[in-house]
This record gives sequence, structure tokens and C-alpha cells, in this order.
Amino acid sequence: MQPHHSRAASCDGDAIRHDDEAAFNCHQKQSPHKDDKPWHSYDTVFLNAKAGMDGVDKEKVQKVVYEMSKGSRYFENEKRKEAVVEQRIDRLRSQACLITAAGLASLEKVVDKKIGELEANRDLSRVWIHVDLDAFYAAVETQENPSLKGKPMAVGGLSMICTANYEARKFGVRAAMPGFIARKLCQDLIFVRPDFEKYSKYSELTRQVFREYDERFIARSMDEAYLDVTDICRERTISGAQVAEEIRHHVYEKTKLTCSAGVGPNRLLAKVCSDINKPNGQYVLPNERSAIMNFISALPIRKVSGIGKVTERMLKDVLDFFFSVGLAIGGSEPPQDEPRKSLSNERTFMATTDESFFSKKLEELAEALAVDMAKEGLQGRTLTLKLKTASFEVRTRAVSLHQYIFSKSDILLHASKLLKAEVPLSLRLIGLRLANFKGEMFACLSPSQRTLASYLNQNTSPYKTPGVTDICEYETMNSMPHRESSPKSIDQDNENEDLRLSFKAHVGRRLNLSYKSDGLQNPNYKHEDGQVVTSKRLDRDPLTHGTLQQSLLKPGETYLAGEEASIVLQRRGIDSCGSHFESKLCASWDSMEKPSTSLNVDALTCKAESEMGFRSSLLDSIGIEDQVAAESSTSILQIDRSTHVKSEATNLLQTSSFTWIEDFRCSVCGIEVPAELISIRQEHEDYHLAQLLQEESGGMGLWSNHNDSFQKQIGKRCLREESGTRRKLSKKDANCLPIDAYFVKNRFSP
DNA sequence: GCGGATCAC
DNA sequence: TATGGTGATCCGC
Ligand SMILES: Nc1ccn([C@H]2C[C@H](O)[C@@H](COP(=O)(O)OP(=O)(O)OP(=O)(O)O)O2)c(=O)n1
Ligand SMILES: [Mg+2]
Repeated sequence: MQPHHSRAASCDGDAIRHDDEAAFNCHQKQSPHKDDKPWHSYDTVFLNAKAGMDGVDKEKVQKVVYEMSKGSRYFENEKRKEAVVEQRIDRLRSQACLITAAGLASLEKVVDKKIGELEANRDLSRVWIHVDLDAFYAAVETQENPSLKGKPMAVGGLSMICTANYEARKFGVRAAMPGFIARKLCQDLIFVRPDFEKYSKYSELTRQVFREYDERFIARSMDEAYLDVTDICRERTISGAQVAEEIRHHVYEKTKLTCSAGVGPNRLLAKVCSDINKPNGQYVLPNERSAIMNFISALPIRKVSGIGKVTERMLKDVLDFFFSVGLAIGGSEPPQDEPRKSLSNERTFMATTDESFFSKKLEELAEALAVDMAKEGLQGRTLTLKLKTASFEVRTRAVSLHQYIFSKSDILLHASKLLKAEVPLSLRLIGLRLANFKGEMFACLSPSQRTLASYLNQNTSPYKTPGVTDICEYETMNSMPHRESSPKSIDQDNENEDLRLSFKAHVGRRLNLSYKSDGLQNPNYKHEDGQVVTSKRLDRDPLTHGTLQQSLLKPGETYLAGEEASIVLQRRGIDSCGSHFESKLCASWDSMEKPSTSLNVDALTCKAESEMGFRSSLLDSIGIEDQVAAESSTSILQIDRSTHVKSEATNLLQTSSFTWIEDFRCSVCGIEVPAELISIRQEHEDYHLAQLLQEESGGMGLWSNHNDSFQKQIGKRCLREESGTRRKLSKKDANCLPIDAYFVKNRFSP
């Protein structure tokens, strides 16, 4: 269950026959008669390995699930989603084909370096324990009603079950399975309605135990926790295994519930371990490099928290990716309490188009949300409406307000507006969520997060509207006099204001100018001579939010945006190898027709894109050198802070004679990165930039080692990005691919 | 910032 | 007959 909330899952509270099952999982091996066993093509989470499901007849489960599902709207939607994933995989595959042998060779160097750095910083000295209660809801129910003992039982209803006990799991019954399918698998299955109050109570009991061993333990959910027992092991000179035994014993004494534990040098590994000898068991991974590497190389990737059904499939077909997991890096640093970031509620009902019914639901949801917000004393400024159509398609619609809200009436007011724009349509679910809470302003500035990118991008994103209320908080946090009303300069009175936007582009490549605003009506951008360049709307009607394309950037040229804006591109310099240059883009508005929100800051942004369509990151996002800064309003404090740092940084990079020698070798550290690997290059440039920045602000040695936080950020980016570096794998028997399979010795394709 | 998706539990 | 609710995060716009 969710870490924050005690209320939870409802857990209960056709049509067309399709013959094209091959649409599912066409990546899998085709049998000679492909319509032989159509259920093989329906990929569900229910076949994935899970504790207590070893002896299950998977073939039967798959068939039953398929038979019960096919033709339903749910099933049809799953099929649609499958097709989209298939497309994503195809795209990755074709991008991977573009990588040259030279590119791979260079990449390997980058990777080796990165691996060395990561390993050097890895901390295997701590002892983490992950504790996980066995069949938690079901165990609690059995505890309170012992007659259930030994019988197959599920908590939930015929629509959905939350979990099942181990007797039921023998039949393939498990969490997130619809009850009516579960009953098909196990005729005698007993259903018990969930009672979340009870589970909270037991959860608190277990936490009392955890607290004794680590008062700063991390609760991952009602039934899971991470404990750092390094100190206990040292003080009492006992092993992690012994501590785990003790904890499990204590938990049992207190609750009469059994749990399982995993012991390892970090949370990621401890979590994997706790699953191994479940139920009522534990597994210890010694703090030795060799043992850890053996363990990991045989580990099916799906066991790693964060790798789900889709990611697993993508990894099977394409991809490298796993530096950090492969290196056993993941959460050994001391725990930090994560503040809540959003609060939501949603309800499923019989699909309908009845708008008065929607209104009623919306009111209930607003009410409940207001109560929960009040309970935690929270206010938020981003409200999101969630809808699920009768065909199971999920949509969200959000607004970010200039005021924090929390009351039912405010929530309902804005939620109604959002919904109104969507009707008429047939829905089966409505939900509301509030986020961007008051007071979380500097949460993102915790040391581990203060990386170059997030630091510079703060308040600089072209998509982010400068929140008036943010500014008030800024004042509060700095003990400055509170201002009753927010500065108006951002929202109004923006006549005769200049914006100068700086950017960086690649010579000869495409420059996109994009704009977004509430007030501008898709202006036609023109050359000075009045000729329209190009104007292309994106798919975001009725909001204006579009892209303008100019095929070749010509320094010094002037463009006009309709009658209202003029943009001046001024060349500032070309680097020695001629592949980059810094330039200046100026935009000025002579007059505006009552733009509704923050138009002067947000109306015009630009970014440079490569021909391959990669979005350049940090440096290409727009820094706003704010002429508005002439104003004395407090808003300037924020805008100024980020843009100042950024322009300084850009300047630094420019004057530091950083360049790609022969368009290939880094002039600072000599590493070789071919031009095709755009995002690797970008990352590398960011990296040197960060060093410069640190030098500027912290006084560290100029090209010295990275600090931890920056490292981690890079590592993360490495995990997710770089489709360009991915490599096709032989996809034999992909069902249980160990991580070793992803470290292919021969990186060159024939 | 927004919207779609993925993931965990 | 019938496929959940809460929260977080990431990517591409
Ligand atoms: N999709 C899910 C998964 C879990 N849960 C709830 C019910 C579980 O009892 C509880 C804990 O989840 P676990 O994944 O730890 O599963 P169990 O504790 O039930 O079983 P076990 O840990 O023995 O595998 O969370 C849920 O509501 N919906
Ligand atoms: Mg559990």
C-alpha cells in the first residue's frame, strides 16, 4: 500500500471478437501454427515470477486469463497499448542501427571511464535490511479470523483483489488479478473484503519494532521497510543475518505475522534479497565484491525494483543500460525523509456519459480531497483531473494556479472547468490530484539533488510559469518582509519590454522556435521583408503552443512575429572547429493585446535541435536574460538567480577554449566522442561546465574530481537515455535474462 | 508546466 | 457482469 495514506484500494468494493491476436507480442517466436495457442500472445503481469508461485501451471493460468479477458474493452485497450510499445521498440532498434563501429569504440571508452568512477565511489560497507511482511492483507485477515487458516483466500472482490494468501497462489491467484478470473482458477477461493484501518494498525505495530533497530528507518509501504543496521552490527558485533533474525522474531511476537528479510550493502540489493526466501525466511548477501558480482550477474533484470513489464521487454529487444545496477549501486547513503509531493483520490464506477453524475462524483472527490489536504495541513497550486474512458484510455488535465488552494470549493471550481472542456464522453473513472505544495520550494535543493542541470534549469524551463506564490515563499524563506500582493509585472503591464534570449546552436542545423502562451494567437512569423517563414501548429488546440521552423539559422538575421514581436539573431562567435557558436536572440514586443498570463516571460522560447531530432539538453534550453530585472519586484530575485548563474556558466564554457578537436576529441580531457553521439557529448559538455561552475562557487580545484551528487545525476541520465548507444541483443529465451546477458563482450555487430 | 506512461505496492 | 487506488517518476513537448 501507499506510504502516505491509510485509505486505499477499493479492490471492489462483449462485444467484439478479434482474430488478430498476433497483435500481441509479435516479437515472440512464432509457433508453426500461430493460431494454435492464441493465449500465448497475451502478455500479462500474472506470469511473472513471484514468491509462492513456483509450482503454478502457467500454461493454464495464461489460458484462463486470456479466455476470460478476450473481447472485453479492457483487453482491447491492452492490445492498443502493446502496439504502441512495439513501435517504441522499433524506433529504438532503428536508432541503434545508426551507430557506427567507431562510435561504439568511443562509447566503450566513455563507459569504461564511467564504470571506473562509479565503482570507485561505491560504498559496500553498510548493512541494510529490507523487511517485507508475507501476504500482508491476507495474513492480517487470517490473524483476525483463524478459520481462514489453510484455505485459499483473497482480499478484495470479484472485480479486483489486493492480494492472496499462499494457498491461493498455488492456483495462480495473486494481487491485481480480477476476482472473477481468480475464481475461475480456484473454485473454492474465499473472498474477504479489505479493511484498511486494520492494516494500518498492524503496520504501526511492525514499525514500532523497526524503530528499535533504526529510528530513521524508511517505510516503503505499509508492509515494507528499509533499516540501516550498520551501527548495530558494529556495536553489538553481530552479523546482519542475526539482526534480521531478531527483527523478524520481534515482529512475530508483536503481531503474530510472519515476514521475510533481505540483507545487503544497499537498499536495492536488500530488497531483491528479501524476496528470495519468502515467505518467513531471509537471505543474506555478503559485503564482498565477488559475492555481489556473482549474485548480480545471475539476477533476472525484472527482479530489480523499477524494471516492470514494459521496460523488461524493451531491454530484451534492444539495449545496454545497466551500469549502475550491474555495478550494485543503489541506495547505500543514509536515509532521508521524503516529503509528500502530491495527494489524490479517484473512483471507478459504471461507465456513463451522464454529466450530472460526473458533477456529483466530482463534488465527492473534491470534498474528500479537501478533507485529506486539511488533515495534513497542505495547500497546492497544481490541480490535475484524471479521467478513464469507457475504453480504458487514461487522460489527465491539469492547471497550475497562481494561488495555493485546498478548500472544496476552490478544488471543485477548477476541476469543473477542466472537466467541462472534455465532455461529452463516456467515463468509468474520475480522479483529482493536488501537487506543487506550499513550502516545497527548496526541497529540490537538497544536496543530493543540487546538480548542475537541476540548478540551472530551476525557474528557467520554458514550460514553467513563474508562480507568483513561489515568490512569496522565497521571501518567507529568507525572512524578508512579506508582500501581500504579488508583483504585477509578470502578469501585466508588459508593454515595451524586451526579452533577450540566449541560445546555442549547431551551424547548419535546424533551429526551432517555439512559443507558448495563453494570449498569443499563433502568430505568423515573418522575415523582415514580410515573407512568412514557416508556421506549424502543434496538436494542442485550443491552447496556443506551437513550433516555428527555420531551416537554416543565419546569424544576424531578423525575423518578425506577426506585427508584435521581433527577434534578432546576433552571432557572437564561432569556436575553433566551427561546429558550435554562441549567439544571441533578442525579442521585443511593442505592444501586446492583454496577454493573460506571464506572457512576457513565457511567450517566446527557442531551442536548437539537431537534424537527428535529439533534443539538446541543458545549454540549448533557454536562459532568459531578463530585462524585466530592471523592475524592483521580488520576482526578479528568482529569475535573476538562475539566469545569472547560467549566463555566467555559458560564458565560462565559451571562454574556456572547450572544443571538440577535429570534431572528435575533447579539448579538455582528451576523451573521444564521435559527433553522432549527441547526448553523450551533451552530457560530457555539461560535465565540464559543472566543474567550472563548482570552481567558481566552491573554490574546488579546476578540473578536479566530480563530487558525489553530480556523479549520481550523470549516472541516472545514463540509465535512462542514450537509446543511440543501445545494441541489439541476441534474443534467445528471453524469459529470464540475467544481467550478465546485457554486458556483451563483443560490441560490434557483424 | 502538461500529458502520457511506467512502476510499486 | 466484472480489470482498483495512491503516489512517484520520467520523457517529450
Ligand atoms: N497491486 C497491489 C499489490 C499489493 N497491494 C497491497 C496488498 C498486499 O498485501 C500489500 C503488500 O504488498 P506485497 O507486494 O508485499 O504483497 P504481499 O505482502 O501481499 O505478499 P508477499 O510480500 O508475501 O509476496 O500491498 C495492493 O493493494 N495492490
Ligand atoms: Mg509483503
